Amino acid sequence: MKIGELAQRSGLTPSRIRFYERIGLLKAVDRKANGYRSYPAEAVTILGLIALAQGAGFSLDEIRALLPVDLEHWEHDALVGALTRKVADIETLQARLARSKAHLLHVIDEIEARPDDIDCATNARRVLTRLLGEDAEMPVASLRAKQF
Amino acid sequence: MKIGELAQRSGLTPSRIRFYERIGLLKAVDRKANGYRSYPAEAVTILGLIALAQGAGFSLDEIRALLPVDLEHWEHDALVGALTRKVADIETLQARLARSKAHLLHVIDEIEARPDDIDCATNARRVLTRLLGEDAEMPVASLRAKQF
DNA sequence: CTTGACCTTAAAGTTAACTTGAATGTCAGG
DNA sequence: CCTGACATTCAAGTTAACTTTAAGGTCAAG
Repeated sequence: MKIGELAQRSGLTPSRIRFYERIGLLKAVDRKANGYRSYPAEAVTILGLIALAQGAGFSLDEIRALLPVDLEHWEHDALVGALTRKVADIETLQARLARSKAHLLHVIDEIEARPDDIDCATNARRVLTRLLGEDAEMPVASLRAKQF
Repeated sequence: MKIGELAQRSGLTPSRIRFYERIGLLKAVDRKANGYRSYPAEAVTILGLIALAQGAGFSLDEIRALLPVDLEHWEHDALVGALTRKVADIETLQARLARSKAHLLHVIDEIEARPDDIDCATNARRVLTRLLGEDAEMPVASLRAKQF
């Protein structure tokens, strides 16, 4: 199978597949006489797995560390450990999202529940004071660094 | 107030504050005779707000579009609209995280619930087949693009 | 024998949100 | 007067995961 067909079948682009090879996520593959890459059917499975893992929040580095040389010989414990840690990561993010959401709803409330007897500017000051008095949240950047 | 003190009081770095000014998120501030930036007390509030909004998932572009020239004159409807949309974004992400988590737990289950009478390699094939038969999820990249 | 679809490489571009580095200026204290 | 802590600018580096571009081979079909 040439790279174009593999791309079709896996749903990735050829450039992405070459990129994965370049960074060592995919091992270098056989070449035909003309230099074209020639993939075994298994490659579709591997690319599918990579996409799946990415969808679950694994970085390419994490995936590289877990993907076995041979699809039938996984490092069982490392894999289960990584999966479990990823679940914990998701739970952390879920908690944070719930807080962010509650916070936003609260702000919307404060803005809209402006007493009729005060003007916008005063209300703005009131909302601002409450907001900045409240706890400042962890910046989102630290989360992006952790993969979501 | 010079930039160092503002940095102290807001918890941001001086380079970050200059960066915000460079990209037009902060309007250019007064300079002293020596060229040093001189901030009003209000600047602490503005930086606090920016950090807060970032923590809630707003990009700098979104924040720039919402931050008013004058802290007391917000574009009420645009603001509430943006906050509401952000809540919706969070809900989308929450749903996706819930699915990812369920998926991961399911995979862990499949791996560990290997019948005693089949070997690892066979189990690996079984798990793989099930996995790749299932729906492929949206890649995480498209989420990062949307701010989380 | 030429067109067009496909393949190859290496290098550079993309995005967001900053940081880091280099070169230089300012100012208060000892 | 010198030192050290601050300030300034501009350019370039960082990270992740790719894509895009440029310049060029390969190959089947008409």
